[in-house]
Amino acid sequence: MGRAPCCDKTSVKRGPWSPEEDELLRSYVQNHGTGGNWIALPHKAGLNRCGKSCRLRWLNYLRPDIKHGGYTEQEDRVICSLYNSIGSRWSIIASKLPGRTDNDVKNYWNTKLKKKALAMHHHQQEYYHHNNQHGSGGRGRRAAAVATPPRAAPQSQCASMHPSPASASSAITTASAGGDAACSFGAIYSSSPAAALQQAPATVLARYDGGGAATAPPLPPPQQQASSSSLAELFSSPAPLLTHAGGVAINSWASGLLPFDDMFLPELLGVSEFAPGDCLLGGGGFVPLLQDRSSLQELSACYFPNAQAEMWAAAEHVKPPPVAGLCHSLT
DNA sequence: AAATCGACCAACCGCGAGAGC
DNA sequence: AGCTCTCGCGGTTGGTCGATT
Repeated sequence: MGRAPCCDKTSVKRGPWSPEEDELLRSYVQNHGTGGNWIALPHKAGLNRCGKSCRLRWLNYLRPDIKHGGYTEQEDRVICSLYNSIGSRWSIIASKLPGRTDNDVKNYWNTKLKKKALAMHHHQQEYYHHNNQHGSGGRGRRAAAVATPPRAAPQSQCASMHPSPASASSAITTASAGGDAACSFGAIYSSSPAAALQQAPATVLARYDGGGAATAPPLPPPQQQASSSSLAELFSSPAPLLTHAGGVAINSWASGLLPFDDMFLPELLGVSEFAPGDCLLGGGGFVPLLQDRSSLQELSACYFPNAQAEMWAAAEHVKPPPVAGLCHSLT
């Protein structure tokens, strides 16, 4: 059975808003607020519009703090970073850009930034292809890990066009289902998940994608965690691989041979920047070493609730934080 | 000058989540 | 527990406008 319409579409005005309607809506909301009920608002405001339409008009256009157009390079990078990390979750992305709306960001991405990013992606693919052919005797991924990418390209560096896990929150389920898209999340634990969460200075959630092989590479001995070269070895499994730091997907050298644009992650984590040594893979490495476990957990909870839930289940000594508030703290 | 095309963006649509009853 | 209602979200559509042919 279909859903009942929120209003009678035949009796309400649709299409572009007139300046008079804008003024009616603006003055009503400014004087009375939304009253928590958009459905009733148009009637009270004297508008012959659907409540949803009013809400959209207010949020996307009439709100006093709205910015239109004129995206800065920094905003480009934020959008690219987050799209790369969390996919098309426009409301979250927009919440990190003051004055921008999800609709605006979405439109901007679809019409302009995506093309820019695609061009950059293509350029980077060519760069790495060239590097691999001449630099390492065709050892593929490993070689790419050694090759230092043109890090922090000056303008609009969009690391990847593959929003790894818009679907990330269901990634574990996907893993157990198997198939081509099979993947699994795991943590690089020292000995057990609980031990890792309690002891390890860095716990990097990893997602192992693909190739029909849903198994994770073998866990490293504890001492290897501190060694960037060992981790590079760890990641040299045949399957394409994505890594997640704190639940934020990082398209690393292992999959598309692309560097993670880490411009935004420090901000999310509340740290000023990653020190050069804070990279697991070394040599311009791409996986930030997350020292702050609580920040990592926050990100996990927000972007990978299911993955985290499984981690908490495994790490029985660690009490999960309240998930609901975490996203708010991030968004 | 007219027709066509493509870019842009406001608005719509349908769905899921959550609150309230 | 189940139903209804509303909100918020992401995907899509359609109108407008400038550039090109």
